[in-house]
Amino acid sequence: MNKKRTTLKDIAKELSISTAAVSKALNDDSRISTKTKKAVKKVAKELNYQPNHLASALRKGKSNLVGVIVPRTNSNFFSSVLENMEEVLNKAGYNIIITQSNESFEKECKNIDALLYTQVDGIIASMANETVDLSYFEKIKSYGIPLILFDRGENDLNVDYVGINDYDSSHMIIEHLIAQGCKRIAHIGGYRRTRIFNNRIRGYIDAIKKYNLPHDDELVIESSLTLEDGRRQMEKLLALKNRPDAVYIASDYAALGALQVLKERGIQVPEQIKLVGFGNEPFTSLVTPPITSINQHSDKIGKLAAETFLGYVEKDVVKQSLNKIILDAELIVRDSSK
Amino acid sequence: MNKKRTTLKDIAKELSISTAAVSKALNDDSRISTKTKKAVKKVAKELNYQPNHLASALRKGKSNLVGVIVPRTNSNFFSSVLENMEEVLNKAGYNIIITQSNESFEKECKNIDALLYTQVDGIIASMANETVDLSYFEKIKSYGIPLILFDRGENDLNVDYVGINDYDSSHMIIEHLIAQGCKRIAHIGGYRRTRIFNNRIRGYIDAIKKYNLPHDDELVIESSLTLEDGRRQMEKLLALKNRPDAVYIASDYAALGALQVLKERGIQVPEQIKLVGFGNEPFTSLVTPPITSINQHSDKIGKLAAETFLGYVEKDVVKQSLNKIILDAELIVRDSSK
DNA sequence: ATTTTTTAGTTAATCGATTAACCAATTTGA
DNA sequence: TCAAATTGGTTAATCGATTAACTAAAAAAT
Repeated sequence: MNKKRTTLKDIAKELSISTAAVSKALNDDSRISTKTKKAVKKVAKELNYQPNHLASALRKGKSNLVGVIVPRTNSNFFSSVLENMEEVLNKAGYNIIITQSNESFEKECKNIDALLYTQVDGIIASMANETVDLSYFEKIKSYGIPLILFDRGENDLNVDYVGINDYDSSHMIIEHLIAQGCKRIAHIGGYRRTRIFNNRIRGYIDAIKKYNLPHDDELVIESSLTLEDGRRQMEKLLALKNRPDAVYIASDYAALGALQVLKERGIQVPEQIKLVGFGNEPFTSLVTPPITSINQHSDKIGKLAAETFLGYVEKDVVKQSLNKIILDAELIVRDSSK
Repeated sequence: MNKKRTTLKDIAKELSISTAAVSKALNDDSRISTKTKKAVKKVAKELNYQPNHLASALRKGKSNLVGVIVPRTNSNFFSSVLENMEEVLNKAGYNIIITQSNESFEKECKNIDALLYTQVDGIIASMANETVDLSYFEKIKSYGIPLILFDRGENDLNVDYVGINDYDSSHMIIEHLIAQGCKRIAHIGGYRRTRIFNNRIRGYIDAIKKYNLPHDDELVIESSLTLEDGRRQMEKLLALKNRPDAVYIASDYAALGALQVLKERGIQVPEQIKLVGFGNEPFTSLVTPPITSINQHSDKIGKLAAETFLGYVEKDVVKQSLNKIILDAELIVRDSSK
């Protein structure tokens, strides 16, 4: 087992030329003859030369690594975003480092430190639910590397963002439910401090008002949107004197929890209560009844976030204008609301 | 915005000492006085010094990075493995780079190259379904860095491995189904060439023989184990003249597909056909009826794989004996088989 | 009082690839 | 024909942190 890696020096020695010539030959520099290039590449292959990323990154001040922070990888949404992001970045010669915050602010900070320490050329992130203090994201900016947020962004932070139109999505949902004959629509939303959930709540309220439906405080609930909390909040709604005839829930996981409760209580979905989720996770089409949901275009979000990053590093443009990319979402109607 | 990072040199200049002294002070070298150490650390904090990982890794020949390759992050199993792995490695001063192979051999090779190029200190991987050619994994070993496989391992490769006892798990399942009165049990298994699926198939066959149940070739089906293929293979089983009264499926996703088909056809589960999955994905408890499954102890697998890696790098032991860690799995009985 | 040991540093080399600056040989142009 | 331009390299510095080897001064030992 040959533990010594082949270096430029080894190739140079073999051919009796300088390491500089070897480096240039491998990088197709115009000042090296075709003959020498061929010879160098041949020897490089023979000796199984693999460039030392650390050395070149140190010298060039560029690691060709992009850090990505997501709350969790186990949802289809984030997994798909990552896959598409990686595809675009790999093509451009970048590798990605994926880290999970597990929705914890503390973990998110640690991740940011680890990524900066690894000298990534940029960070693409979706914020943890917990995160309120933005100083760590400011830290990224103070390093002078691009920061792109997606899905879970934050208005106060003056950075690039890729996401869907949450406000309009709420309108689409409410309009759909009204078309199905609903008169009293509840909303189990996320934390108001999180931009996307706040937008969904605002969209819900404005749509409700627009169509003159009852705008009742007890119908709007703030939730952590986990499956378990979905169950809890659904039970709260069922305990009301005046029950809703439809519930719009800002996450498919929480919607699944709500559906479980309804089924356990023998309440017919959609006949007695209609249900709409958010995110179009694969299981929404698999449960009984299948849950109506919003497709967030995870593929596009991943690609666009990656391209936004590339916009900063590929061009010689010193200052790029801030990008706020808002995609239109798509309502996927299934049995739970028909 | 100060784009220039603080370096050892800056601290050294500030205190009029050598960079070597600064380096040693920050690393608590015994040859530096307490007073100097304090002064150095104070200035380091004031200037917001962040060590350049690239430089230190290059010099030390060690990156403190561990590469992890998983087929996909979007299953709860892999996501949980990653979380636990990361916890153990972070504590030991390592960061992890997660990559997804998407079950593609080609992508897996690319990932390996990317990780080696990034100079990771070791690789922990679960192989793609497609992978037959092991030369890329041999390549890792030829680099002289530790390679630890988990879940999806491979017998021919002489490396460390952490996984569950698939053979015994099959026995547990068959014994459970027999206890429920089943007389004709089918198995939708994974590809035979994959060690874990082969073991599950062997376990199934041996258990069937042991208890003198019909050992019929048409009852053992090889599958890609996706949800879609689960549907297809279930339909095949239903087309048989002599239908099984129970189906053991080597993946929860495929089991979910099978369950869908059964429900669509109006076949009662578990009354007419009992169902057992594998992996204990969260949705198994959420569908109707909840699916009996095998808990693979993803938390332990993640931790043990990480610890196995640390066993190589932390000790001064030059040669460590090969670890093959096989955990006992746990059968979680739910309505689908009762 | 002299040698030995310890303390607290310094100097310079090193990891491997890149690149600015330089140079010799050859070719081209007027 | 001789200066100018081009070709095809070489040399040496550099990125930032670490460390082997050395040293000066102070403390301890004999």
